[in-house]
Amino acid sequence: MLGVKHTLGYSGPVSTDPPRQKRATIIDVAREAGVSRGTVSRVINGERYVSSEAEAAIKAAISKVGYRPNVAARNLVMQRSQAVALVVHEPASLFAEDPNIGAIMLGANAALSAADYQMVLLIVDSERDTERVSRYLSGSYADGVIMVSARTHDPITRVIEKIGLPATFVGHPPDVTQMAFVGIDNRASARAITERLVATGRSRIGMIAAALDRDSGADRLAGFRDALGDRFDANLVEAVPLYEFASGVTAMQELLRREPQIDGVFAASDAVAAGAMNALRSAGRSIPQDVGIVGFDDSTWALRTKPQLSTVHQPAQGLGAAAAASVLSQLHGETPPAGGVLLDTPVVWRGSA
Amino acid sequence: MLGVKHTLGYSGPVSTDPPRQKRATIIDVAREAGVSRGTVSRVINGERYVSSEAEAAIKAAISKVGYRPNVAARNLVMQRSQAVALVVHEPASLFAEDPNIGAIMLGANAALSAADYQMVLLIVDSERDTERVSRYLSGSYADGVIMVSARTHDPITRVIEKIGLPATFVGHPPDVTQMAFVGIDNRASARAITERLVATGRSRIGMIAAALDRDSGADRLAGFRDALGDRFDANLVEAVPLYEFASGVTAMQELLRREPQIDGVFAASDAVAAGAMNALRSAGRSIPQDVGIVGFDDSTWALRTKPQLSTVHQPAQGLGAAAAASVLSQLHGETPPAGGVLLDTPVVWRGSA
DNA sequence: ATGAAAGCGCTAACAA
DNA sequence: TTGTTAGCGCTTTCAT
Repeated sequence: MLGVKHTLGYSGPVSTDPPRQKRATIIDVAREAGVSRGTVSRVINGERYVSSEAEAAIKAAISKVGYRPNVAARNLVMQRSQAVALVVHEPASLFAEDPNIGAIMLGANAALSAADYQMVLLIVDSERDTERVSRYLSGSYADGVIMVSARTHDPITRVIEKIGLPATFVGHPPDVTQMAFVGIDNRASARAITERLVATGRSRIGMIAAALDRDSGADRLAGFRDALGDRFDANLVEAVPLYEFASGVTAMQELLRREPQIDGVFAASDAVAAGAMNALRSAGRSIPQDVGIVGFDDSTWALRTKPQLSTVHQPAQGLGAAAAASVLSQLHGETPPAGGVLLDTPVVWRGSA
Repeated sequence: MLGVKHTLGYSGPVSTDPPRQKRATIIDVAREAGVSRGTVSRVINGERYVSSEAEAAIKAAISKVGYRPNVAARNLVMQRSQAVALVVHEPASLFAEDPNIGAIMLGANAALSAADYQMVLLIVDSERDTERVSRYLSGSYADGVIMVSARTHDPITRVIEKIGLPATFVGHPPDVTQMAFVGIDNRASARAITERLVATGRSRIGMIAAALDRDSGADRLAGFRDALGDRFDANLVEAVPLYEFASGVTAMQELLRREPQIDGVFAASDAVAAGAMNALRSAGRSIPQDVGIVGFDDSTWALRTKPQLSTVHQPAQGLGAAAAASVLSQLHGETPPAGGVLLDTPVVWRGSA
C-alpha cells in the first residue's frame, strides 16, 4: 500500500511514528462532512452552487482528515497536468558555466508560477536521458514544453512534433520552422556592436567566433561581417567550438600571433571575451588603450572583468518569460506568431572599448 | 465501504466522436492484437507468462496504433511516479552565480537517470512558489525529494515531514536532524587548508568569513580557528553575508586597512577569494609572494584567477549523486545512515599560496 | 498463458 | 443545491 515501507525506512532507529496510514481521499472527506463526493469535489474546485453550511463542513473535514488532492487521479480524468517542462540540452560543463541558462529558467519559472503552472526541468545529458525525457514528454506528464538549445535533428524535437505537444523553442534550430520560438536577432545585434567598435577608430578588428554550428554563433559572425563590409578580413577571425572562457584565451593568442597589430576584438560571448582579455593582458596589451574588446550576453562575466566589458545585453530572463507566455497561450488554444518573437538587445557600453 | 458497485467496461469510441483523434490506449492495442488488456499490460511491463506469438502481435499492434503509455493512469494505480524532485531554494541571483548548484543537479540527474528515475527540478523563488511546490510534493508527483540549501524553518521541510515523503538534504539546516543528509565536513576541511597555509610560513593570517548564518559558513570559521589555535586573532577576521565576488573585494580592502602586514588569507569561498585577489592586486600586493591566499569550493573560479587558486575541493557533483543514491535507497525501504553521509574534500594546491 | 473484472481517486454529466 | 454514477487508462488478482 501507499508508501508504508517508505515511512518505516526513514523514521530512524528509534521509531516513535506510527506507520503511515493510507492517505485520506475525497471519500473520507465526504463521509466526515456527511455529504457526497460530488459536493466535496465542487468545493475543492471552487464551483458555485454549494451551500455555505456544506462548504464549511467540508473545509473542516478536509483539515481534520488531512486531505491532499491526488494529482495523478485528477490528471487522469482532466487529461492535463498543470505542468510545463523545460528541456535543457547542453553538455554538462556548459550548463554550469553559462549564466544564460539559469536566467532563462528563472524567467520561465516566474511566468509559469504566476499562471499557477509548475515548471519541470529536464536535463538531457546522455543517450539514456534522451530516451527517458522522450517518454516523459509523451506520458502526459506535461501540458507543454519549452526547449532550450535544441540541436539540429534532435530526437526530442521529433517526439514533440509527433505527439503534437504545445512547444516553444528558445532560439531555433534550422530544421525547426513550424514551431513557435522566442529569441534575439543575433545578426543585427552583432552588427550593431561591431559598428560601435568601428566608430571608436579601430582599424584592425578581429573576431573570436564560437559555436558556428548553432544559429546564434553563425549569425553573430554574419553580423560582424555585415558591419565590416569591405574591411572584413577572414584572417582576423578565429573560430572555437564553445562559448567558454578557456577558448577565449587560446583563440586570442592565435589572433595575436597572426596579427600583432590587432586593435579591436569582438568576442562571440562575454565568457570568451573574458578569456581573451586574460590573454591580451598576458601579452602586455592594455585594454582599452591598445586593444578595444566587446562581448555578447551581458552576463555576470561582463562585470567581473577589468575594465568592465562593453557588450550586447541578452535578455535571458525575458526570453524565459516570453517562452513561458508562448506555451501558455498555446495551451489556451491560441496560435503563436509565425515569425517567432524577437526581444530587444540593447548595446551596453562600458570600459573595455 | 460505500457498497456502490458499478459496472466498468469499455464502451468503445462513441459514434458522435468528432474527427479529433484520441490517443491510443491499451484497449486499442488489445483489440488490434486480438488479446485482452491484461495481456497487453503484461507485455508492456515485461512480465513472464506471455506466449511469443501474443508478444509479437502486441508489439506490432503497439507501433501500428502509435500507443504511448499514459503515466497519469499508471501512477494512479501504482501509487508512484518514478520521479524524484530536486528542490532548490535560493535567491535568484545566487542561483545563476553559484557553480555548485549546477554540479549538484548534474550529479543527481546522472544517478537518477541510471536508476531510470526522472529528476524534476523545482525552483522556489517566491511565496507563491513555496505553496505550489508544497502542493506538488504532496500530490504524488514525486516519489522522493532532494532538498538543496533548505533554510531553517522551511515550510517545505514541514510538508515533507508531514506527508512522510522520502527525502535527503544536501547540507542540513540545524532544525532538521531526523532526516537523511549528505554533505562535507566544512570544519575539518577549513582546518586542513588553513594548516597547509600556515605551513608555508605565513605569520599574519586572516580570514574572510561568509554566510555565518549557515552551518557551512560558521563551520569554516571554526575550522580556521582550530588550525590557528593561540595565534588566532579576531581582528584579522572579516565577515560578509554572502559567498560572492563583490564581498571579497570590500572585505579584503578592510583587512588590508586593519593589518597592512597581512601575508595570508583564507577566503570562505573561491568567489570571495577571487574578489580578494582583485583587491590585493589593486593594492599592489603580489600573489603569492606578498600574500598567500586560499579559497574553498574548487569551482570554476579557482581556475580563472591568476595564479590559480589553492582551495578545498568540494565534490558538488558527488553530493548530487550521493543525495540521489540516498533517496533511491529509501525508496527501496532502506534506512539511511543516522549521521548522514560526508564526502571527502581533498585540498587542491595550486599557485596562489 | 490468458481473459475478466475490480478498482486507483477524481471530475462531470445527469437526476433529483 | 446535492447525490449518483460513469468513466479517465492502467495494473493486478482470480479464475480458467
